[in-house]
Formats: sequence, structure tokens, C-alpha cells
Amino acid sequence: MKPETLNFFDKVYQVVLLIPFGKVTSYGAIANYLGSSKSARMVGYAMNNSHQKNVPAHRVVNRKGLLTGKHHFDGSNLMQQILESEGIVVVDNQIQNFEKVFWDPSKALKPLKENP
DNA sequence: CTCTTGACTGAGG
DNA sequence: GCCTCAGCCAAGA
Repeated sequence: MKPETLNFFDKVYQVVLLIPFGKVTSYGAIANYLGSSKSARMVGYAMNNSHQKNVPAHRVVNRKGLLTGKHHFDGSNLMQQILESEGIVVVDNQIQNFEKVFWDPSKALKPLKENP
């Protein structure tokens, strides 16, 4: 008796923390890794609280590679600056070479089972 | 309890 | 490729 939704938010934070430097992922990819691909919105919702955590939310974008959440950062271009600081090219709020910098937790990490 | 909003995604036109 | 609609789950009013 242990629904996956038990620590959904915490799991989101864990996955985001595992994103390698210079890589990005999408909300759906994280949700899919957690076993709830339909809960992509919840990932974004969880990110809303990430401002009080040490979570690199700037590495999480939507499936188009668009910086949809940049408005949640202090500056209007802070998110883009951080990404460029990591070697990611961003033009007009959209990540260039998105497929090359995309990091899929479902493939990079082991299947979700348990977390130490 | 019901209704709205939201850092989303996939399918259809 | 772009636009629109519906589904999804959680939190707040």
C-alpha cells in the first residue's frame, strides 16, 4: 500500500537534481519517469515550490524546449542566462539543439523502483 | 463539496 | 508546422 503519489513532489525534486550540467529535460519526461506521464502539470506545479529548494528548475522546460517557466524567476531573462551559462544556447526563450541537450531520466536513469 | 487556475501534453483540423 | 480542444492531477478560494 504505497501509492506513487506519496512523494510525487519530492521525487520530482530528486530527478531535477539528477539532471547533469549542461543538460535539460521536460516536465513530461520527469512525469513519465515517475510513472505518471499525464501528471506533467504536477511537475510544473511542484516546481512552483522549488524556489525554496536547491532545485535547478531552469533545467526543466516544456516538450518544445521553450522556457515557459521563465516568468517565475526573479529576472525576465534570468532563466535564459543560467542556461547559457551552462553552455545551452537559448534564442527567443527557446532552447537550440534541444534534442542534443535533452536528458531523458527514463533512459539515463534506472527504472523507478526505490530511492535510497 | 464545487469551481478555477496552472512552469503540460497529445490528438485532431 | 500552427491553432484549438480535451484530459490529466493538485492546491486554493
